[in-house]
Amino acid sequence: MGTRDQLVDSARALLWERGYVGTSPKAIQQRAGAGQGSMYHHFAGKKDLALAAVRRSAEELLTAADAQLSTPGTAVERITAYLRREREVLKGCPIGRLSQDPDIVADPELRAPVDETLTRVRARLAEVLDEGRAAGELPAGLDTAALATTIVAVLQGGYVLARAANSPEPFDQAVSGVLALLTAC
Amino acid sequence: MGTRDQLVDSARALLWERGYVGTSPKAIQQRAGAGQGSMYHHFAGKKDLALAAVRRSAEELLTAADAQLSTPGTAVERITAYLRREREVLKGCPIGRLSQDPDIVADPELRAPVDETLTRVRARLAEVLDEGRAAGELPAGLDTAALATTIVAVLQGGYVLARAANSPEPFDQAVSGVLALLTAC
DNA sequence: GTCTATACTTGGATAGAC
DNA sequence: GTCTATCCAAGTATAGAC
Repeated sequence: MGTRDQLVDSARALLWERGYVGTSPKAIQQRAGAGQGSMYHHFAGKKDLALAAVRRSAEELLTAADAQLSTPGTAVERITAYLRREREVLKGCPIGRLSQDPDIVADPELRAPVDETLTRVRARLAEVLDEGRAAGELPAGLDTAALATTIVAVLQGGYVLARAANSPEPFDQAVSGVLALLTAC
Repeated sequence: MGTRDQLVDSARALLWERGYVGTSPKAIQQRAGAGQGSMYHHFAGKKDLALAAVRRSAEELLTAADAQLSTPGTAVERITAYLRREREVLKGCPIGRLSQDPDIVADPELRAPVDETLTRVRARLAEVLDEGRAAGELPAGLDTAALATTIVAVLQGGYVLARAANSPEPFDQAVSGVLALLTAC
């Protein structure tokens, strides 16, 4: 792996752990084992490197979501698999957490990949719900777009509650609660 | 209002806008119109002032939640009022957003008021759901604790999605989705 | 109680040698 | 491509005058 990739990986890890305002170029370099000159050779600055890192994390997130959602099974089964899959709950969502960062939301270029990623997950979930509705598995009158957004919100909010509690328990409870409603409807 | 209170208010506003790592003592002082010496006279340092600010915001949040939840009406009506009440969606939750701050979650003293506040909101919501279940308004088998956590997660996640999208729309959609499930069950 | 001066560290970046 | 030197602003706090 080249130095450039090591810098991106280091930035990804630090953005996940500490967010954008909490991450310094120096910290990224040290974690990557690279010097000042190396980083500023490959990237124009902190923002440029962060963009590369966020885009990479966004790709991985979408791939991971698709792994559960494009599996064989009913809509509810696939969504259950997605919600229940192994997660590093206490670390939070590497993409969603960036939406709490003032410098990310204030900059359209930095916010764009975050927005796009979450929008795509919502759209993919809505597709799955549409399939379930078409199959008669879910009620005909169901607002699938709204429910898809609710499901993503439960995940993102579950991370928030788990980090606040320093325990994965609220995350699991939030997921259980929405699944109970979903299977009852 | 005394200088001390102005410092607390200034810190509250900045913690809401920029989080803990993104807020400097200097910025707090300037916004409060106070000097260095004034702040360090009233507070031991950044953390001490942040604690006072977070505790104050936590109080207000719990009071505001109770305003909707302790109103007359059925359980579902009260929860609907709580979810639909006017909010500064794009600013996010002044308490929940702190759970994304690395220096907050790493410090038990700073994390405690955040944790306690969200735990209390969940507990209050569970009480309301319990009342609805006892009144026959909600199914007997309902896991009210789980559903209460789901509802708070929808709010917190709704903020995340809205800030990412720079639009309140996903927040409103997430709320609609969970209310549709709730009223259908 | 509040102000100014001072101190030391870190953040973020540029310049130029190799 | 990478390293070291250098730069200037900001972060966080202490000291002492008023």
